[in-house]
Amino acid sequence: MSIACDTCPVRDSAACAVLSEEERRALAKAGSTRRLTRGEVLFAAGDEDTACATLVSGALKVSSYDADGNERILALIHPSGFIGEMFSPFAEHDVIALSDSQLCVFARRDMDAALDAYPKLARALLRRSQEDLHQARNLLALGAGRSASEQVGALLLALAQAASDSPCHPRQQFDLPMTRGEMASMLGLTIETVSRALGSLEKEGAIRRNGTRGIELVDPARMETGG
Amino acid sequence: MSIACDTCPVRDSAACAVLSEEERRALAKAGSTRRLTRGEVLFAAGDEDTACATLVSGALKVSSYDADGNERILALIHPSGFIGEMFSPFAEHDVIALSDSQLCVFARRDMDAALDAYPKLARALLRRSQEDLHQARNLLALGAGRSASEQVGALLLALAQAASDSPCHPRQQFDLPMTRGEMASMLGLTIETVSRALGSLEKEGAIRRNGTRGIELVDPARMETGG
DNA sequence: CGCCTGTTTGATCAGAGTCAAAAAGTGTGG
DNA sequence: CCACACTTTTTGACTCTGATCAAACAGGCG
Repeated sequence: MSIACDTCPVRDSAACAVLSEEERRALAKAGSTRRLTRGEVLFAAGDEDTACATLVSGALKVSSYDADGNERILALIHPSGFIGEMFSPFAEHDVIALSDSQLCVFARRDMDAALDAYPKLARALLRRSQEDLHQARNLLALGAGRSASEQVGALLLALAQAASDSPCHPRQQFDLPMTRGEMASMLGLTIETVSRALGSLEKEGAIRRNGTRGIELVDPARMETGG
Repeated sequence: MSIACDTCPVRDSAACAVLSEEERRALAKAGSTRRLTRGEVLFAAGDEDTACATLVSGALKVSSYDADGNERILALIHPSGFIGEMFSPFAEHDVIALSDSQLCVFARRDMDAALDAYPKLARALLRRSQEDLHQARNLLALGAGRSASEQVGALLLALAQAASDSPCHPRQQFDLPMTRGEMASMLGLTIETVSRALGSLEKEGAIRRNGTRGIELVDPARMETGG
Protein backbone atom coordinates (compact mmCIF):
# COMPACT_ATOMS: atom_id res chain seq x y z
CA MET A 1 0.00 0.00 0.00
CA SER A 2 1.35 3.33 -1.00
CA ILE A 3 2.09 6.03 1.51
CA ALA A 4 1.09 9.66 1.35
CA CYS A 5 4.60 11.09 1.34
CA ASP A 6 3.24 14.44 0.19
CA THR A 7 1.58 15.08 3.51
CA CYS A 8 4.02 13.13 5.69
CA PRO A 9 4.94 15.24 8.73
CA VAL A 10 8.52 13.97 8.72
CA ARG A 11 9.11 14.16 5.00
CA ASP A 12 11.95 16.64 5.48
CA SER A 13 13.59 15.10 8.50
CA ALA A 14 13.36 11.32 8.08
CA ALA A 15 16.06 9.29 6.38
CA CYS A 16 14.10 9.22 3.14
CA ALA A 17 14.38 13.02 2.92
CA VAL A 18 17.68 12.55 1.10
CA LEU A 19 15.90 10.91 -1.82
CA SER A 20 14.52 12.67 -4.87
CA GLU A 21 10.76 12.82 -5.33
CA GLU A 22 10.87 9.98 -7.78
CA GLU A 23 13.10 7.77 -5.65
CA ARG A 24 10.96 8.43 -2.66
CA ARG A 25 7.85 7.39 -4.53
CA ALA A 26 9.52 4.18 -5.62
CA LEU A 27 10.53 3.39 -2.03
CA ALA A 28 7.06 4.23 -0.75
CA LYS A 29 5.62 1.55 -3.01
CA ALA A 30 7.54 -1.05 -1.03
CA GLY A 31 6.47 0.30 2.32
CA SER A 32 3.23 0.28 4.22
CA THR A 33 1.81 2.39 6.99
CA ARG A 34 1.01 0.99 10.36
CA ARG A 35 -0.73 2.43 13.38
CA LEU A 36 -0.01 1.36 16.92
CA THR A 37 -1.87 2.16 20.10
CA ARG A 38 -0.07 2.70 23.38
CA GLY A 39 1.47 -0.55 24.57
CA GLU A 40 1.33 -2.35 21.24
CA VAL A 41 4.45 -4.28 20.31
CA LEU A 42 6.08 -3.41 16.99
CA PHE A 43 8.97 -5.88 17.21
CA ALA A 44 9.56 -8.47 19.91
CA ALA A 45 13.05 -9.61 20.90
CA GLY A 46 13.87 -12.77 19.01
CA ASP A 47 11.54 -12.10 16.08
CA GLU A 48 12.97 -13.54 12.91
CA ASP A 49 10.82 -11.81 10.34
CA THR A 50 12.86 -8.68 10.83
CA ALA A 51 11.60 -5.49 9.37
CA CYS A 52 12.41 -1.83 9.86
CA ALA A 53 10.45 1.37 10.06
CA THR A 54 10.48 5.13 10.21
CA LEU A 55 8.40 6.64 12.99
CA VAL A 56 6.02 9.23 11.58
CA SER A 57 4.24 10.34 14.74
CA GLY A 58 4.01 9.28 18.38
CA ALA A 59 6.82 7.71 20.37
CA LEU A 60 8.37 4.26 20.84
CA LYS A 61 10.51 2.63 23.47
CA VAL A 62 13.22 0.01 23.04
CA SER A 63 13.19 -2.35 26.02
CA SER A 64 14.92 -5.38 27.39
CA TYR A 65 13.99 -7.45 30.42
CA ASP A 66 16.15 -8.86 33.18
CA ALA A 67 15.87 -12.36 34.58
CA ASP A 68 13.01 -11.35 36.88
CA GLY A 69 11.01 -9.80 34.05
CA ASN A 70 11.70 -6.20 35.05
CA GLU A 71 11.70 -3.89 32.09
CA ARG A 72 14.70 -1.75 31.28
CA ILE A 73 14.14 0.96 28.69
CA LEU A 74 17.19 1.32 26.50
CA ALA A 75 16.09 4.08 24.15
CA LEU A 76 13.25 6.31 23.09
CA ILE A 77 12.38 6.79 19.44
CA HIS A 78 10.87 10.07 18.32
CA PRO A 79 9.23 11.04 15.02
CA SER A 80 11.56 10.71 12.01
CA GLY A 81 13.56 8.10 13.95
CA PHE A 82 14.46 4.87 12.24
CA ILE A 83 14.19 1.53 13.99
CA GLY A 84 14.83 -2.08 13.14
CA GLU A 85 17.47 -4.66 12.47
CA MET A 86 19.16 -4.42 9.11
CA PHE A 87 21.85 -7.02 9.77
CA SER A 88 21.17 -9.14 12.81
CA PRO A 89 19.15 -12.25 11.95
CA PHE A 90 16.65 -11.48 14.69
CA ALA A 91 15.43 -8.53 16.72
CA GLU A 92 17.58 -7.87 19.78
CA HIS A 93 15.07 -5.96 21.85
CA ASP A 94 11.38 -5.26 22.13
CA VAL A 95 10.06 -2.13 20.47
CA ILE A 96 6.78 -0.90 21.94
CA ALA A 97 4.58 2.12 21.40
CA LEU A 98 4.71 4.64 24.24
CA SER A 99 1.79 6.54 22.78
CA ASP A 100 -0.43 6.07 19.76
CA SER A 101 1.94 6.05 16.83
CA GLN A 102 2.10 5.98 13.09
CA LEU A 103 4.88 4.28 11.20
CA CYS A 104 6.18 3.65 7.73
CA VAL A 105 7.26 0.00 7.70
CA PHE A 106 9.53 -1.80 5.25
CA ALA A 107 10.41 -5.44 4.87
CA ARG A 108 14.09 -5.92 5.37
CA ARG A 109 14.46 -7.35 1.89
CA ASP A 110 13.01 -4.19 0.36
CA MET A 111 15.09 -1.87 2.50
CA ASP A 112 18.14 -3.89 1.59
CA ALA A 113 17.40 -3.40 -2.07
CA ALA A 114 16.85 0.31 -1.49
CA LEU A 115 20.26 0.58 0.17
CA ASP A 116 21.81 -0.85 -2.97
CA ALA A 117 19.77 1.31 -5.27
CA TYR A 118 20.26 4.59 -3.39
CA PRO A 119 23.71 5.00 -1.84
CA LYS A 120 22.51 8.29 -0.37
CA LEU A 121 20.07 6.31 1.73
CA ALA A 122 22.80 4.14 3.22
CA ARG A 123 24.68 7.24 4.18
CA ALA A 124 21.59 8.81 5.74
CA LEU A 125 20.98 5.69 7.79
CA LEU A 126 24.60 5.60 8.84
CA ARG A 127 24.21 9.11 10.11
CA ARG A 128 21.07 8.21 12.04
CA SER A 129 22.69 5.15 13.47
CA GLN A 130 25.61 7.18 14.76
CA GLU A 131 23.20 9.64 16.32
CA ASP A 132 21.38 6.78 18.01
CA LEU A 133 24.74 5.57 19.26
CA HIS A 134 25.43 8.97 20.79
CA GLN A 135 22.02 8.97 22.41
CA ALA A 136 22.63 5.57 23.94
CA ARG A 137 26.00 6.68 25.24
CA ASN A 138 24.56 9.87 26.60
CA LEU A 139 21.98 7.83 28.47
CA LEU A 140 24.87 5.82 29.91
CA ALA A 141 26.70 8.97 30.92
CA LEU A 142 23.51 10.33 32.45
CA GLY A 143 23.67 7.74 35.22
CA ALA A 144 27.29 8.36 36.13
CA GLY A 145 27.85 9.56 39.67
CA ARG A 146 24.62 11.57 39.73
CA SER A 147 22.06 11.28 42.49
CA ALA A 148 18.53 10.08 41.80
CA SER A 149 17.17 13.63 41.67
CA GLU A 150 19.87 14.74 39.28
CA GLN A 151 19.14 11.80 37.02
CA VAL A 152 15.42 12.55 36.99
CA GLY A 153 16.21 16.20 36.31
CA ALA A 154 18.45 15.28 33.41
CA LEU A 155 15.75 13.02 32.01
CA LEU A 156 13.20 15.83 32.22
CA LEU A 157 15.59 18.07 30.32
CA ALA A 158 16.06 15.41 27.64
CA LEU A 159 12.30 14.96 27.34
CA ALA A 160 11.75 18.70 27.16
CA GLN A 161 14.32 18.74 24.39
CA ALA A 162 12.56 15.97 22.51
CA ALA A 163 9.17 17.65 22.93
CA SER A 164 10.51 20.83 21.41
CA ASP A 165 10.17 21.79 17.78
CA SER A 166 13.35 23.78 17.73
CA PRO A 167 16.44 21.61 17.68
CA CYS A 168 18.35 23.16 20.52
CA HIS A 169 15.98 24.85 22.96
CA PRO A 170 13.98 22.68 25.34
CA ARG A 171 10.31 23.37 25.76
CA GLN A 172 9.55 24.80 29.17
CA GLN A 173 6.09 23.32 29.32
CA PHE A 174 5.19 19.84 28.15
CA ASP A 175 3.50 16.57 29.04
CA LEU A 176 5.52 13.54 30.07
CA PRO A 177 5.12 10.87 27.40
CA MET A 178 5.61 8.10 29.97
CA THR A 179 4.51 6.80 33.34
CA ARG A 180 6.62 7.00 36.51
CA GLY A 181 7.37 3.34 36.08
CA GLU A 182 8.73 3.94 32.60
CA MET A 183 10.85 6.84 33.81
CA ALA A 184 12.16 4.56 36.54
CA SER A 185 13.12 1.82 34.12
CA MET A 186 14.95 4.29 31.90
CA LEU A 187 17.13 5.35 34.79
CA GLY A 188 17.44 2.09 36.67
CA LEU A 189 15.54 3.52 39.65
CA THR A 190 12.27 2.59 41.33
CA ILE A 191 8.87 4.21 40.90
CA GLU A 192 8.96 5.55 44.44
CA THR A 193 12.36 7.14 44.01
CA VAL A 194 11.27 8.86 40.79
CA SER A 195 8.16 10.14 42.51
CA ARG A 196 10.15 11.49 45.44
CA ALA A 197 12.70 13.06 43.10
CA LEU A 198 9.94 14.91 41.25
CA GLY A 199 8.56 15.99 44.60
CA SER A 200 11.84 17.47 45.77
CA LEU A 201 12.54 19.10 42.40
CA GLU A 202 9.21 20.83 42.72
CA LYS A 203 9.75 21.76 46.36
CA GLU A 204 13.04 23.46 45.61
CA GLY A 205 11.53 25.35 42.72
CA ALA A 206 13.23 23.69 39.78
CA ILE A 207 9.96 22.57 38.20
CA ARG A 208 6.22 22.99 38.60
CA ARG A 209 3.79 20.11 38.10
CA ASN A 210 0.43 20.25 36.46
CA GLY A 211 -1.47 17.09 37.22
CA THR A 212 0.44 13.85 36.93
CA ARG A 213 1.91 14.36 33.51
CA GLY A 214 2.30 18.08 33.04
CA ILE A 215 5.76 19.53 33.65
CA GLU A 216 6.92 23.13 33.59
CA LEU A 217 10.61 23.87 33.78
CA VAL A 218 11.11 26.80 36.13
CA ASP A 219 14.81 26.73 36.90
CA PRO A 220 16.55 24.13 34.74
CA ALA A 221 19.97 25.00 36.15
CA ARG A 222 18.87 23.96 39.61
CA MET A 223 17.98 20.46 38.45
CA GLU A 224 21.58 19.53 37.83
CA THR A 225 22.51 20.23 41.39
CA GLY A 226 19.54 18.19 42.60
CA GLY A 227 18.73 17.52 46.23
CA MET B 1 52.03 6.72 4.18
CA SER B 2 50.75 3.51 2.78
CA ILE B 3 49.64 0.66 4.99
CA ALA B 4 50.66 -2.97 4.77
CA CYS B 5 47.18 -4.38 4.21
CA ASP B 6 48.69 -7.69 3.14
CA THR B 7 49.84 -8.46 6.64
CA CYS B 8 47.11 -6.59 8.51
CA PRO B 9 45.74 -8.79 11.30
CA VAL B 10 42.20 -7.50 10.80
CA ARG B 11 42.17 -7.55 7.02
CA ASP B 12 39.30 -10.01 6.97
CA SER B 13 37.23 -8.57 9.78
CA ALA B 14 37.52 -4.77 9.55
CA ALA B 15 35.10 -2.66 7.56
CA CYS B 16 37.52 -2.48 4.64
CA ALA B 17 37.27 -6.25 4.23
CA VAL B 18 34.28 -5.70 1.96
CA LEU B 19 36.47 -3.95 -0.61
CA SER B 20 38.29 -5.60 -3.48
CA GLU B 21 42.08 -5.77 -3.38
CA GLU B 22 42.33 -2.84 -5.69
CA GLU B 23 39.82 -0.70 -3.84
CA ARG B 24 41.49 -1.50 -0.58
CA ARG B 25 44.84 -0.40 -1.93
CA ALA B 26 43.37 2.87 -3.10
CA LEU B 27 41.82 3.51 0.31
CA ALA B 28 45.05 2.60 2.08
CA LYS B 29 46.82 5.36 0.17
CA ALA B 30 44.64 7.89 1.93
CA GLY B 31 45.19 6.40 5.38
CA SER B 32 48.13 6.33 7.71
CA THR B 33 49.12 4.09 10.58
CA ARG B 34 49.41 5.33 14.08
CA ARG B 35 50.69 3.78 17.26
CA LEU B 36 49.45 4.71 20.69
CA THR B 37 50.82 3.75 24.08
CA ARG B 38 48.54 3.09 27.04
CA GLY B 39 46.83 6.29 28.12
CA GLU B 40 47.48 8.24 24.94
CA VAL B 41 44.54 10.23 23.63
CA LEU B 42 43.41 9.51 20.07
CA PHE B 43 40.52 12.00 19.97
CA ALA B 44 39.53 14.48 22.66
CA ALA B 45 35.93 15.59 23.17
CA GLY B 46 35.41 18.83 21.30
CA ASP B 47 38.14 18.28 18.73
CA GLU B 48 37.22 19.83 15.45
CA ASP B 49 39.73 18.19 13.17
CA THR B 50 37.64 15.07 13.21
CA ALA B 51 39.09 11.93 11.79
CA CYS B 52 38.21 8.27 12.00
CA ALA B 53 40.11 5.05 12.35
CA THR B 54 40.06 1.30 12.34
CA LEU B 55 41.70 -0.35 15.33
CA VAL B 56 44.27 -2.89 14.19
CA SER B 57 45.55 -4.14 17.52
CA GLY B 58 45.26 -3.22 21.19
CA ALA B 59 42.17 -1.72 22.81
CA LEU B 60 40.56 1.70 23.19
CA LYS B 61 38.06 3.22 25.56
CA VAL B 62 35.45 5.89 24.84
CA SER B 63 35.04 8.12 27.89
CA SER B 64 33.13 11.10 29.14
CA TYR B 65 33.60 13.02 32.35
CA ASP B 66 31.05 14.32 34.84
CA ALA B 67 31.13 17.73 36.44
CA ASP B 68 33.61 16.58 39.09
CA GLY B 69 36.00 15.18 36.52
CA ASN B 70 35.18 11.54 37.22
CA GLU B 71 35.62 9.39 34.19
CA ARG B 72 32.77 7.31 32.83
CA ILE B 73 33.72 4.70 30.24
CA LEU B 74 31.01 4.46 27.61
CA ALA B 75 32.44 1.80 25.34
CA LEU B 76 35.40 -0.40 24.60
CA ILE B 77 36.81 -0.73 21.10
CA HIS B 78 38.47 -3.97 20.08
CA PRO B 79 40.58 -4.81 17.03
CA SER B 80 38.72 -4.33 13.73
CA GLY B 81 36.46 -1.81 15.44
CA PHE B 82 35.82 1.51 13.77
CA ILE B 83 35.84 4.76 15.67
CA GLY B 84 35.33 8.39 14.86
CA GLU B 85 32.80 11.01 13.95
CA MET B 86 31.61 10.92 10.39
CA PHE B 87 28.86 13.52 10.74
CA SER B 88 29.10 15.50 13.93
CA PRO B 89 31.23 18.63 13.50
CA PHE B 90 33.29 17.73 16.56
CA ALA B 91 34.20 14.69 18.63
CA GLU B 92 31.61 13.94 21.31
CA HIS B 93 33.79 11.92 23.65
CA ASP B 94 37.39 11.18 24.45
CA VAL B 95 38.94 8.12 22.86
CA ILE B 96 41.97 6.81 24.75
CA ALA B 97 44.24 3.79 24.40
CA LEU B 98 43.68 1.14 27.07
CA SER B 99 46.78 -0.70 25.98
CA ASP B 100 49.44 -0.12 23.36
CA SER B 101 47.53 0.04 20.13
CA GLN B 102 47.93 0.26 16.40
CA LEU B 103 45.44 2.05 14.18
CA CYS B 104 44.70 2.83 10.60
CA VAL B 105 43.65 6.49 10.55
CA PHE B 106 41.74 8.41 7.87
CA ALA B 107 40.92 12.06 7.51
CA ARG B 108 37.20 12.54 7.49
CA ARG B 109 37.35 14.10 4.06
CA ASP B 110 39.01 11.01 2.62
CA MET B 111 36.64 8.62 4.34
CA ASP B 112 33.76 10.68 3.06
CA ALA B 113 35.03 10.36 -0.47
CA ALA B 114 35.49 6.63 0.03
CA LEU B 115 31.87 6.30 1.14
CA ASP B 116 30.81 7.87 -2.13
CA ALA B 117 33.17 5.80 -4.21
CA TYR B 118 32.40 2.44 -2.56
CA PRO B 119 28.77 1.98 -1.55
CA LYS B 120 29.75 -1.37 -0.05
CA LEU B 121 31.82 0.51 2.48
CA ALA B 122 28.91 2.64 3.63
CA ARG B 123 26.91 -0.49 4.18
CA ALA B 124 29.74 -2.12 6.13
CA LEU B 125 30.05 0.92 8.36
CA LEU B 126 26.29 0.98 8.87
CA ARG B 127 26.50 -2.58 10.03
CA ARG B 128 29.33 -1.79 12.43
CA SER B 129 27.50 1.24 13.73
CA GLN B 130 24.43 -0.84 14.49
CA GLU B 131 26.59 -3.38 16.28
CA ASP B 132 28.13 -0.60 18.35
CA LEU B 133 24.62 0.57 19.13
CA HIS B 134 23.71 -2.87 20.40
CA GLN B 135 26.85 -2.97 22.50
CA ALA B 136 26.02 0.35 24.07
CA ARG B 137 22.48 -0.79 24.81
CA ASN B 138 23.71 -4.06 26.22
CA LEU B 139 25.98 -2.11 28.53
CA LEU B 140 22.92 -0.15 29.62
CA ALA B 141 20.97 -3.35 30.20
CA LEU B 142 23.91 -4.78 32.12
CA GLY B 143 23.33 -2.31 34.94
CA ALA B 144 19.61 -2.97 35.28
CA GLY B 145 18.55 -4.36 38.62
CA ARG B 146 21.72 -6.38 39.04
CA SER B 147 23.84 -6.27 42.17
CA ALA B 148 27.43 -5.05 42.06
CA SER B 149 28.79 -8.60 41.96
CA GLU B 150 26.50 -9.56 39.13
CA GLN B 151 27.56 -6.52 37.15
CA VAL B 152 31.23 -7.29 37.65
CA GLY B 153 30.55 -10.90 36.69
CA ALA B 154 28.79 -9.84 33.53
CA LEU B 155 31.66 -7.51 32.66
CA LEU B 156 34.15 -10.36 33.12
CA LEU B 157 32.08 -12.47 30.77
CA ALA B 158 32.02 -9.70 28.19
CA LEU B 159 35.77 -9.23 28.48
CA ALA B 160 36.35 -12.98 28.20
CA GLN B 161 34.24 -12.88 25.08
CA ALA B 162 36.25 -10.02 23.63
CA ALA B 163 39.54 -11.72 24.49
CA SER B 164 38.46 -14.82 22.63
CA ASP B 165 39.37 -15.59 19.03
CA SER B 166 36.22 -17.56 18.40
CA PRO B 167 33.16 -15.36 17.97
CA CYS B 168 30.84 -17.05 20.42
CA HIS B 169 32.84 -18.88 23.10
CA PRO B 170 34.43 -16.84 25.87
CA ARG B 171 38.02 -17.57 26.82
CA GLN B 172 38.22 -19.20 30.21
CA GLN B 173 41.61 -17.71 30.96
CA PHE B 174 42.68 -14.19 30.12
CA ASP B 175 44.21 -10.99 31.43
CA LEU B 176 42.05 -8.00 32.28
CA PRO B 177 42.84 -5.19 29.86
CA MET B 178 41.95 -2.56 32.44
CA THR B 179 42.53 -1.42 36.00
CA ARG B 180 39.98 -1.76 38.80
CA GLY B 181 39.30 1.91 38.44
CA GLU B 182 38.47 1.50 34.78
CA MET B 183 36.20 -1.44 35.50
CA ALA B 184 34.49 0.70 38.12
CA SER B 185 33.90 3.56 35.71
CA MET B 186 32.44 1.23 33.12
CA LEU B 187 29.86 0.02 35.59
CA GLY B 188 29.26 3.19 37.57
CA LEU B 189 30.68 1.59 40.72
CA THR B 190 33.66 2.42 42.92
CA ILE B 191 37.08 0.81 42.96
CA GLU B 192 36.46 -0.70 46.37
CA THR B 193 33.17 -2.26 45.34
CA VAL B 194 34.74 -3.82 42.25
CA SER B 195 37.55 -5.21 44.35
CA ARG B 196 35.13 -6.68 46.86
CA ALA B 197 32.98 -8.13 44.09
CA LEU B 198 35.99 -9.89 42.59
CA GLY B 199 36.83 -11.16 46.04
CA SER B 200 33.42 -12.67 46.63
CA LEU B 201 33.23 -14.13 43.11
CA GLU B 202 36.48 -15.90 43.85
CA LYS B 203 35.40 -17.00 47.30
CA GLU B 204 32.27 -18.64 45.98
CA GLY B 205 34.20 -20.40 43.27
CA ALA B 206 32.96 -18.58 40.18
CA ILE B 207 36.43 -17.41 39.17
CA ARG B 208 40.07 -17.87 40.11
CA ARG B 209 42.53 -14.98 40.14
CA ASN B 210 46.11 -15.06 39.00
CA GLY B 211 47.88 -11.96 40.21
CA THR B 212 46.03 -8.70 39.83
CA ARG B 213 45.10 -9.00 36.18
CA GLY B 214 44.82 -12.71 35.47
CA ILE B 215 41.29 -14.17 35.49
CA GLU B 216 40.16 -17.74 35.05
CA LEU B 217 36.47 -18.47 34.64
CA VAL B 218 35.64 -21.52 36.73
CA ASP B 219 31.86 -21.46 36.94
CA PRO B 220 30.46 -18.74 34.65
CA ALA B 221 26.87 -19.66 35.48
CA ARG B 222 27.43 -18.80 39.13
CA MET B 223 28.49 -15.24 38.31
CA GLU B 224 25.03 -14.29 37.21
CA THR B 225 23.58 -15.14 40.57
CA GLY B 226 26.33 -13.16 42.30
CA GLY B 227 26.57 -12.73 46.05
C1' DC C 1 -20.55 4.56 42.78
C1' DG C 2 -16.97 1.08 43.07
C1' DC C 3 -13.09 -0.83 40.64
C1' DC C 4 -8.60 -0.53 38.69
C1' DT C 5 -4.38 1.59 37.60
C1' DG C 6 -1.07 4.81 38.64
C1' DT C 7 0.94 8.03 42.04
C1' DT C 8 2.34 9.72 46.47
C1' DT C 9 3.91 9.24 51.15
C1' DG C 10 5.87 6.90 55.21
C1' DA C 11 8.94 3.58 57.87
C1' DT C 12 12.52 0.38 57.69
C1' DC C 13 16.52 -2.00 55.72
C1' DA C 14 20.49 -3.25 53.00
C1' DG C 15 23.84 -2.48 49.48
C1' DA C 16 27.14 0.41 47.85
C1' DG C 17 29.73 4.77 48.88
C1' DT C 18 33.14 7.04 51.76
C1' DC C 19 37.05 7.50 54.59
C1' DA C 20 41.12 5.38 56.25
C1' DA C 21 44.90 2.31 56.38
C1' DA C 22 47.35 -1.97 55.35
C1' DA C 23 49.15 -4.97 51.66
C1' DA C 24 50.67 -6.18 47.22
C1' DG C 25 52.66 -4.84 42.77
C1' DT C 26 55.72 -2.02 39.74
C1' DG C 27 59.55 0.35 38.54
C1' DT C 28 63.94 2.94 39.61
C1' DG C 29 68.57 3.52 40.76
C1' DG C 30 72.33 2.03 43.65
C1' DC D 1 70.04 -8.26 43.74
C1' DC D 2 68.16 -5.31 46.97
C1' DA D 3 66.33 -1.01 48.88
C1' DC D 4 63.24 2.53 48.07
C1' DA D 5 59.40 5.23 46.43
C1' DC D 6 55.12 5.05 44.27
C1' DT D 7 50.89 3.22 42.48
C1' DT D 8 47.25 -0.05 42.60
C1' DT D 9 44.61 -3.24 45.16
C1' DT D 10 42.64 -5.11 49.22
C1' DT D 11 40.46 -4.90 53.66
C1' DG D 12 37.93 -2.71 57.47
C1' DA D 13 34.52 0.43 59.94
C1' DC D 14 30.96 3.54 59.30
C1' DT D 15 27.37 6.31 56.69
C1' DC D 16 23.85 7.30 53.63
C1' DT D 17 21.15 6.87 49.48
C1' DG D 18 17.85 4.47 47.34
C1' DA D 19 15.24 -0.18 47.55
C1' DT D 20 11.65 -2.51 49.83
C1' DC D 21 7.39 -3.15 52.10
C1' DA D 22 3.05 -1.16 53.12
C1' DA D 23 -0.72 1.85 52.91
C1' DA D 24 -3.18 6.08 51.66
C1' DC D 25 -4.55 8.92 47.64
C1' DA D 26 -6.08 10.42 42.91
C1' DG D 27 -7.96 9.82 38.51
C1' DG D 28 -10.56 7.20 34.66
C1' DC D 29 -14.07 4.47 33.29
C1' DG D 30 -17.52 0.98 33.25
